[in-house]
Amino acid sequence: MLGKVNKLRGRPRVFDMDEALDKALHIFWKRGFEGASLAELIDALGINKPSLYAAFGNKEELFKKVLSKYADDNVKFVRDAVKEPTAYKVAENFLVKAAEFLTDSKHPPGCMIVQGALSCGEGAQSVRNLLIHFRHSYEGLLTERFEKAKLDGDLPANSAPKELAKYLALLHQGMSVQATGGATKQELIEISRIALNAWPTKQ
Amino acid sequence: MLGKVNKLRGRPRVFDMDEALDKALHIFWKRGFEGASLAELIDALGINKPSLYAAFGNKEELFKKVLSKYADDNVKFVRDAVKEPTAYKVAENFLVKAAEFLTDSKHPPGCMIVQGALSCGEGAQSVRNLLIHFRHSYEGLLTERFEKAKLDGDLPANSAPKELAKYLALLHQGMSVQATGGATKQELIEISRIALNAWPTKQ
DNA sequence: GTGTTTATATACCAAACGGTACATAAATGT
DNA sequence: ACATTTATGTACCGTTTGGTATATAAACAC
Repeated sequence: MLGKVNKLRGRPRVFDMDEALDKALHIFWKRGFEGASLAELIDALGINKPSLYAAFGNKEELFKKVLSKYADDNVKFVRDAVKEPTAYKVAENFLVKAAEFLTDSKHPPGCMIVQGALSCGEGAQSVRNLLIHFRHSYEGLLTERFEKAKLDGDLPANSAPKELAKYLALLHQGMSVQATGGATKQELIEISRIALNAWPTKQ
Repeated sequence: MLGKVNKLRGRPRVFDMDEALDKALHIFWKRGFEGASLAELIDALGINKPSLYAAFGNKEELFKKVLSKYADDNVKFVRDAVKEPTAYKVAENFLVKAAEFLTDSKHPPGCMIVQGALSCGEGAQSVRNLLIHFRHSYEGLLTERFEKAKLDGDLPANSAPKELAKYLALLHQGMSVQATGGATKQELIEISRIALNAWPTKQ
């Protein structure tokens, strides 16, 4: 039980699972779940179909694995944002980091959780529902943070934590749509600054 | 040339073109361009494939015709909004009407121009680009209106019409994503009220 | 070396996809 | 009545879809 992972029996896998997931992420991010064909996936991964199926299950399971990775790697910015000391700084951090992330040229524009299956055929409904769940989930993190801020007196007593969280989530999702339509980082940051003017202040 | 449309030669069409477009709209709205299959379309329209092709061309042409109708029927709310006498009222009207429209149970949630092909395979890129163009187009209407408002002194001299327009468009698109995720009319109106707090005021 | 285990590559599968040929039905013009 | 025009219904098309059967190759255990 000590030591590194035991050398596996059998023929060794010729590709790196993590790199393969990254390549699959890129395709799903750009194409959406339905728009990404297996042909394009195996082409990008440089492996053949049976290897993909043996390693990751079917298309939906591959997407779910990719989604986990995406959430871990890239959406941790929400977990970072809620660590800011004030509600305003949480909002500011969240919006500015979102603007940067959604327009980062190192990956496709927009958020995969928004555009992965916003609308789709019957066969992709479970993926669509999963993405909706993820959206609600990061919205929930913001809600909790603002409820705490309200208790702390950091937000006014008449403020609505859930609505403020939804406001930020909605801005993030709007920025995602804008980013896929060609909006630049500068534009989105500019809009974040406007949006922050709506933030409630302690009297 | 006077009188009604001349009776057409040949066997009369058994379905109403306009009703058929409405039914197709419903499918494309719910499923997106890629997610809507011809099988589902002809089933909803209650006609057979050759009739559909004879009447509307191929899938993409049908989508474009549906999109025209959608834009005419439903997105005229932007043209209405910019008629409001002040920039603030334009924004308020735009956001509240959007909240109502995007959650109206008489049709699928969200905006077809946002979710019709937000991300997609190679074969649907032209549709995707068309939708991006439509989004820029209604954003442009808002920009023009706010440029006028700035000249009129209705918006502060240091305000940025283009960014304010983009802010509203982004909120609309965010509301669309929220609506597809189950957000209610009340929630979106509540968020519109928050968002309006960001609106610049004349000193 | 032999058996076991796991991954690879080729070739294939049924179903669904968007799209069409073709024969027929229903209207009008003469 | 007959030709012309247009829409309909059935049956089909090639391609792409997601997904596998099968045989082989490469590692380890003994």
